[in-house]
This record gives sequence, structure tokens and C-alpha cells, in this order.
Amino acid sequence: MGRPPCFEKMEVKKGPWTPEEDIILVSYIQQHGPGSWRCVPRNTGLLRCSKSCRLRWTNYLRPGIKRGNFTEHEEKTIIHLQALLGNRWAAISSYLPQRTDNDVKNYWNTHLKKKLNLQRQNGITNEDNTNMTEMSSCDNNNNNNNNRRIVNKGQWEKKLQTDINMAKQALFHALSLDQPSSSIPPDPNSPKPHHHHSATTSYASSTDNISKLLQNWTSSTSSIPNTSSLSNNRSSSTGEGGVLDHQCSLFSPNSESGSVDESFNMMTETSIFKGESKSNFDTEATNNATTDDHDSLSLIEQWLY
DNA sequence: AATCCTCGCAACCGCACCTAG
DNA sequence: TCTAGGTGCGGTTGCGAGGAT
Repeated sequence: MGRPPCFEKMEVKKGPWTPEEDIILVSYIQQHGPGSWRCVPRNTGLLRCSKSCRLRWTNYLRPGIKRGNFTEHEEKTIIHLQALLGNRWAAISSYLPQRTDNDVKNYWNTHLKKKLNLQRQNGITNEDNTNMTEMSSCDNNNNNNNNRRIVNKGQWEKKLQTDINMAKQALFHALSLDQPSSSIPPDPNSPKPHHHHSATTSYASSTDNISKLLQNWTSSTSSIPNTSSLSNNRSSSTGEGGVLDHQCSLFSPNSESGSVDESFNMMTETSIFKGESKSNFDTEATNNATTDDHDSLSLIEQWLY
């Protein structure tokens, strides 16, 4: 029973992705849009499992991904949301459209957790850091609050409960609006809020990662891999850097503009991956976004910061 | 210069949920 | 309604880079 398989089982390759594989995947997604991951390996000839393709796209190749150091703003957001939501990285990262859940998770595990533990041990006193300590004590994996020197348990629980109630109110307010809006963070309790949202939100905003990748690759080799998807791609562009040219023509030239709102506007205007963006964002609804949306968002932000 | 150690990140794995047939 | 494919998410691992010895 069940629906028929999209492709027969085949040998899968594991380990790091090569630039050639990246290009194949990117060019395929350019043509077909993200989704139907099960069919990607068969249609592209990639010897990768569908999961691997999806992961590579969402965590690395997807345009608009911001790499490098986290800002203080982002750090605070993660700390607060982690305290509120626990280790729900997809939900947390949906508040940081330029960051992937994997990035957030890694950053938490490698930096923030350590940082917070250190501060806890040092018995920090300033208010901001105290808040961080309080919040971190909610870490699902760190339930040992034995070292906390801040306030007594009753006090911080009370404070936390107040914070959670405020957040709930803000979220309820935001989500109870009639139309969806890109400026409203998705419901963190929603089971699948992340990938489509963040992917499309920033989709047209930046192609830095892919452009750099392609530039490096095209400069290091004189021939494009001979795959059907690539040859199709090249047919629609000119010259040696066909794939890159194609990308540049598709994506926004304002790759350095960091604004999420700008990115979203660009996305709605120049929607490329129609399947993905259409299913998750109604352009009309976005254009009709009211000032209430902004009020709601600012309420959440007020609480956060 | 060689070896060891630590850290950060990309990728994999397994589970849960959703959905088409 | 049941079943199996498809997808998303969180935890974990493995590897490479850089620093320390």
C-alpha cells in the first residue's frame, strides 16, 4: 500500500559535498524549486540521499544564509528563545531568517552554552548577564541549577513565568491577525515553521554563498560537469560561467542588502521558486500587511530585548 | 618540525509526524 | 482506515583547521 516510490533505491555517497555536486543541486533547484527531495537524486544523477540533498540546500546552498559571527542581537535572541522554547532550533532559527537551525544549534552548543556556564560559575552580577543566567537555567540539557547564585528559585521561576506569559500574549496577538505576514515570526509551536519560511524570506536577497562557490569553481576548472541538468542550464545562458550568469540573472543584485524586509519584498516580487514561495507566502497578503503586524512584532521584540 | 589537543562546523542518523494512495 | 513513502527536526558524530606543547 501507500504511494509508489519516487525512485528505486540506489547507492548513496556520504561525506562532504564537492563543488560539482553543489552546482548540480543548485541548478536543479533553480529549475524545479526546492521540495520533492526524494526525486532529486534520480533526476540529477547525484549519488546522495534525499535527506542529504535537502540538508545541503537548507543549511548551506540556500541563498540568504548569513555566515560568520553572530551579532549580539542574534545572540540575545537565541538565549531568550532557547529559554522560552527549549532546544527547538527550527523554531528559534525562524526568528533569525538568515540563520539555519543547524547554525543556531551549533552556536548554542559551542559558544552560548559554554559562555553561560562560565558566567554562572563566576557569579555574575550585572542585570543583563543575570538574565542570561536565569534563562540558561532552563536549558533542557542542563537542568542542574545547583550553581546558580542569582535569585532564589521562587523568584526566578516567577520571573520566567511572567516572561512566558508576556511572550504568549504577544504571539497570540501577532498570530490572531487575519492575514499572514512575513514580518511576523511564525508560531514557534507550529510543527514545521522553519524551512520554507526562512528559505523564501531571504531567497532573493543574497546569492553570495552560491556565487562565491560558483566563482571559485568556474575559475578552478574550465569545464562544467556534463550532466543533463547543467547542460539544460547552460543552454539558457552564455559562456563558460553559464550557471553563474544564470544565477545572477535570477537573483537580486542587491546581495549585500541585509534587510529582511527588503529581502522579502524582493522575494515577493521576483519569486523564483514558485512552488515554495507560493505555498507559504501569499504575496497579496504580504502587500496588505498592516501596521498591526509591526506593532505585534515590536511587542515581541520589546519583550525580547 | 612534529605531535597532540581543542574547537567549530558540516553532515549523518534516527525518530516523529504528515500525507498520498 | 491502513500503510508506506516523504519530510522535518533534534541529537550526535567525524573531520579539518588552528593553537599549544
